[in-house]
Amino acid sequence: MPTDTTRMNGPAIHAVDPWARGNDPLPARHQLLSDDERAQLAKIASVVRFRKGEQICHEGGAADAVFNITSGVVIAYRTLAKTEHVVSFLYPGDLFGLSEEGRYTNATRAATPVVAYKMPLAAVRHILDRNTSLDVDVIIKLCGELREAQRHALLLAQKRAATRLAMFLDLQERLQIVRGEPAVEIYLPMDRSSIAAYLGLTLAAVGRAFRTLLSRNIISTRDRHHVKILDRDIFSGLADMHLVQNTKKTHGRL
Amino acid sequence: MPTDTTRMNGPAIHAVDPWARGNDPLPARHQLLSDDERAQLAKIASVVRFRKGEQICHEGGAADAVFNITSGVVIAYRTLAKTEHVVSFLYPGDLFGLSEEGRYTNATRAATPVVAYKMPLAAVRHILDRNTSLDVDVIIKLCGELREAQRHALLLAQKRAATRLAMFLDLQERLQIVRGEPAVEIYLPMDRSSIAAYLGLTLAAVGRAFRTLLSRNIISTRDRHHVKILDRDIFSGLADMHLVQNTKKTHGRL
DNA sequence: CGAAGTTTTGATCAAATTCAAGAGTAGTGG
DNA sequence: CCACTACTCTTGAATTTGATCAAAACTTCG
Repeated sequence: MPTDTTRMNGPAIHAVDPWARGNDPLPARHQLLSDDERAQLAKIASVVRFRKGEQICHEGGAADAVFNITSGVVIAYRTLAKTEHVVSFLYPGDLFGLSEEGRYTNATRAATPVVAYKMPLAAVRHILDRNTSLDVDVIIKLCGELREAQRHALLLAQKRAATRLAMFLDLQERLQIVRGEPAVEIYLPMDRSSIAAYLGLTLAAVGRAFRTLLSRNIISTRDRHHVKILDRDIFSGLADMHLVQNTKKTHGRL
Repeated sequence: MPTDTTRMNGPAIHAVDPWARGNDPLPARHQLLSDDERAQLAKIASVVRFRKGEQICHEGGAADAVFNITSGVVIAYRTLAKTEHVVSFLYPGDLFGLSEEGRYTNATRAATPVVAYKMPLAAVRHILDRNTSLDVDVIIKLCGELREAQRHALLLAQKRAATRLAMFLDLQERLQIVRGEPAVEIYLPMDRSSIAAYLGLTLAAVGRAFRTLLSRNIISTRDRHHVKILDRDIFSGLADMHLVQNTKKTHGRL
């Protein structure tokens, strides 16, 4: 179910304003580009499609284009010692092929069927230089990606597998809400092995972590791609689990 | 030994160009700001000093200023369930207090005595809006930080403690070289507990990892803050250690 | 319906956590 | 300058958790 946030009239970048003050219950995300900017980009962009599982960028390949996702989900990953590490999951409104050094640092692959805009790097740089207010948009987007990368690191710093998984689900739900999609249940487009690669765990460990959360009635699953969170407090609950299990259970209905 | 890269005549941002093509053996880092930009920023900046260990920003506190390090090292961290997680180590030429959402997402603390420029956020935004080419500099800087955060995540995805430590040392050395400092030995300004918090390990595990590398003659230590890498290939060696120990040792002199 | 791929589950093993005690380093003041 | 204290760091022993290897259940798809 790719979202149709954009009416297909050009590239679209979605992000939350990093400066917006105010105690938002939920940070608001908007379309960053003005019609004019979209038009400019549209002129240099071409629409490309990828089948599920199809490779898009090769790690270390010459970075000659930037992509902007219209629909579908993309996996950015790196391969270290024959092991794939998922760097991030990219959704419609996201940019990739960016933040390189002449060559792609991350490889990318379609997690679902993907439609995207492809823009030659040279042309994009040219527009940036001509100094549209576009660079501010890019800054905002980068801030968002940076925050997400740091949150990913925070997740990976957790020692318990169940904690990592809970944080991951929490993160996915949050992103889903921010994207404006219904969030009664969490949609996980990627398969277990990608989740494992994102969590820095083995397939087996992810499986067990799911079973742990399930058996404690913290989550329920409709199928492998749809999870519902039953206990809203698990996240904080799991974060200090090491205390929880030694002392009294705070709110864990076991 | 704070480096005196800058002659103290205003804020300075150091970063590597993410677009610079070419198969650099080592990516070059330069001072991004023009004299004009530095002058503009200097007008709104004030010099601040912090003692070792002193708290600079509070997590969640109102983000009203941006800092630019002149000398010393700053630790950016978050506290989750009473546990500190180090997000990054910041060096002269780095920016912090950035990439927030009205409030600081990371707390910051001086790892060594620190001298920095403090710039009111409002003024910085104003300059950005007045559209100096400064925003491109910010983009470059953000790309760098993003790359580093992703590398951190990659490190944290490693399962073996010794591997994480080796990657950390490699990273520190790389940064040191890029900063233009002599790199015969690696200088680690932070103490073990901060390293542990950065690596997502316990203090004990970090200690053991050090001892492992030492006993295998992969590194040597002059004191707790100075490490020398003896075997240049360990990094790649450790990255696929799980293979190495099952098969033949490739180049490990044990 | 069967076959390939993916995911769960099980048993064993290795590695990191935990808890706790013992070295090593500062840092302070006599 | 040395001794004393506070702190950080290392080391040790028992426990827990995840990795590993392998087999069984489930999906998907031709």
